[in-house]
Amino acid sequence: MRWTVRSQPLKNACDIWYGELSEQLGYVLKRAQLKVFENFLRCMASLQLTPAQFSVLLLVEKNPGRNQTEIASTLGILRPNFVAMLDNLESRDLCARIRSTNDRRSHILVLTDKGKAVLARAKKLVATKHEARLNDLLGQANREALIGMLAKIANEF
Amino acid sequence: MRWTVRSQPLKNACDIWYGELSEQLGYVLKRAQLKVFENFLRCMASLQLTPAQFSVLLLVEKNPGRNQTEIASTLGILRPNFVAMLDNLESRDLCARIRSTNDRRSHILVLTDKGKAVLARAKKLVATKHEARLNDLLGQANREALIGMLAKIANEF
DNA sequence: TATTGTTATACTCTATAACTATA
DNA sequence: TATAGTTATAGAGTATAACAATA
Repeated sequence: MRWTVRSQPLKNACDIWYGELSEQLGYVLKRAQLKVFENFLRCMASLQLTPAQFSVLLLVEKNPGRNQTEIASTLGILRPNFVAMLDNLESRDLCARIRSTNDRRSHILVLTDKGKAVLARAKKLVATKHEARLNDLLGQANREALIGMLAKIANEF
Repeated sequence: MRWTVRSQPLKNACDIWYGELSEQLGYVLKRAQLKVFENFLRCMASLQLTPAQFSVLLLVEKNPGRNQTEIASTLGILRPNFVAMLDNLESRDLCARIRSTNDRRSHILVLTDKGKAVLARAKKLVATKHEARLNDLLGQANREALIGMLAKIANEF
């Protein structure tokens, strides 16, 4: 897990011109994403949760009893890559794999009590430190508009 | 270079609930970024340019005569990682390294004639296929608002 | 035969240390 | 000594093939 993230400026120290670059959707999108992940990691430093791990915990809490394939594919994580992620979360006693009785090939996923407690604390940190920062920067209405447009791009582009 | 990009749905086939995830800035930002890069690669398939390579060509065109360190750091690329990128662009005769006469340690970067021609074609493809797609999806005003908010996040978050 | 979780593996990105040639 | 470009290398993230257990 990387706890330092490099983020470079859109405005630089020396006098280099960005030109069309500052209008390129992909460029500003990527830069913004790096900044947001960087801020997320700082906010979550006390809980040692990455954005990906947080998304897994959120989804397992909302959909207890689903198996690895279902959770992984919903998050766009390939099953082979999900194994080490779960090993990590399980070793920290945040979630558990339970052999399904219906289909003994499947591992049902659930949050442990500690996992639920950590997720609750994580949600509070995200709301008060991370998302609040975005509200300060853009205002409530713009924040909602931004999320809406990004979701539309993610779904329909 | 990877020319296939996996992009997963925000809306999935089976009945798994996203819950707070669909409101998480980082999540929708990352998903949108993957979709946009995927679309960019498809639009640029004929020119075989990645988003990163396109940004290098744009910046070198706008700032001819700058050295590797200046271009790389402006784009948030670490100098060691910039070497292979330039090797690639130079081997395709899109840009050239020129030993500076002032400081013989520096490599001045310029676009070749072919590089200028390819970049001109790339800009047209981006404008007509890629950015136009975003206009269709969001409308001109929303598109500009989105870019503005993303730039603000990239600069100030 | 098909699917779940897993292992092994490979490729891209990103990051740091250290070398060389110049300054 | 300090800096520019480079090499080597290591760690994430992401991708595919194939295996064991189970259906």
